[in-house]
Amino acid sequence: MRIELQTGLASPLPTVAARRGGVSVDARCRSIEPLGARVPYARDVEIYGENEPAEYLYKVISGAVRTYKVLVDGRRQICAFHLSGDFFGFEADDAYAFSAEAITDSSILLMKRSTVMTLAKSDGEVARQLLILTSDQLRRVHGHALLLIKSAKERVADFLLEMAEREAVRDQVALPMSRQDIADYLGLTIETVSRTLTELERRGAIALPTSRHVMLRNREALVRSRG
Amino acid sequence: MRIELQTGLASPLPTVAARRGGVSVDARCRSIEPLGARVPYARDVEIYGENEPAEYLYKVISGAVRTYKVLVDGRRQICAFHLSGDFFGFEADDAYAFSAEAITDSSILLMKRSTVMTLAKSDGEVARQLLILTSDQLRRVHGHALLLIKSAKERVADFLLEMAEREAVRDQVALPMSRQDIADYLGLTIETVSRTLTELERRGAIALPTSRHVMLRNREALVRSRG
DNA sequence: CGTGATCTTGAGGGAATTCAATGTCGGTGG
DNA sequence: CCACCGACATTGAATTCCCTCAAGATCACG
Repeated sequence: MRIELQTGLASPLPTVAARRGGVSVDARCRSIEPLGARVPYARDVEIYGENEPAEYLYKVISGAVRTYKVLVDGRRQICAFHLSGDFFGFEADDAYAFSAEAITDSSILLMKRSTVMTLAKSDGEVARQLLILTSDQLRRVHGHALLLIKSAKERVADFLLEMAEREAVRDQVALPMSRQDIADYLGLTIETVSRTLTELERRGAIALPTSRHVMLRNREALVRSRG
Repeated sequence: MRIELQTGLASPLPTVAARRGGVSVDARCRSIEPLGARVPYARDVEIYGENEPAEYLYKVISGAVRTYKVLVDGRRQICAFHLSGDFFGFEADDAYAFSAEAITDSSILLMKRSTVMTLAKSDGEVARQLLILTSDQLRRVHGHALLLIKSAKERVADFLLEMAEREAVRDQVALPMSRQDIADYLGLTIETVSRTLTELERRGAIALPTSRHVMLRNREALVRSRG
């Protein structure tokens, strides 16, 4: 895949960026975004593959992305879900440490890594923004690792609350990913995820109008289930 | 705890630093180390606590450190073991995201975070080194998360190989940490860790002259067990 | 309306945990 | 020096939670 970069294409879209300490990641990364070009990716299309040379840094403009690793025996571990406003591709050294795919049709901002890195060497501001973004990733992965030592109920509750925090509209959470994706993110099987969701619904913590739509009926109960 | 910082105390010790692409983390971080002061910590003494304001960045000069989180119900998740040459305390935003304790009597280099951060704003080189260190942490945590979806056998084998890679002397691995520490790192119980080690010994993959000393008898078998 | 993909539900089995007892090591004092 | 003590580690038996395998239900799409 070959991309011609155009400058000056910073995102005009309002994004639901994760916020920390009142400062959105968006606002803090103005100086690298204009280096990017938007590229559309269809559902399930690979954005990059594990071990490929890390040519770009990425930001989700719209849609959703999963990053994952596949073990030798075929098991897949989803490392993270990236939603509108999220950056990804930062795990790379020279090559990408895992693979990335669009979960739904998505618009992705691609920034040449070499350009950003060169810029970082002369411009401390850019280096600092990269540090902030990487630190954010680090915190998120820590959260994920913490999740993986919990019970199935706790993992699912935790996942729902995480998704709710990131993109809920009035207690309505739209899940862009399949049960298999969720299972691979939580280190569970799809059956266990399904059963646990049903159980949470039975207990009145959530409602499932459709399998991809969760209504939070009792956050209190979810928080208690989170462990 | 109050520390008077002295400058010019860079580590003269030869450290077993993790290497990536032939460049040791040590070599890449010369510009922040001289900002630190060495402080001794006795076994099991807390270095910092979760939610405390993040005053320092740290580097292990000698000894070993565990960083961990304790869940509401008392479960403890060890996020990482830090050995000679390792930096830690980078997960902090304004406050530390978890706690840190010395596993054995240790000598730790403390660098004022504010000093380093201020320096990073004017000195791109410092910002870049912080980025490199943070990226290293990120990769390590990813590895840890990947470990947590595996079976008990795979986790233990993986852990042994990781430790071997970091500090083995001719197939001899000295474990500074207890079985409970290992269990909390792997998301298992001490009984399961113990049983799994016994099983690996029975299969001839390792020998356990004492509980804290592991001899790698058959790396091949371990690598196969890693999954 | 059929067809395949996705999701849910059920029954049985297995891996890891829990609870409990025994064993081992290192340190301390007699 | 060695016997004792407490901490740490190992081993065993029973239980629990999650996985596997299998079938049925629901949804999206042609």
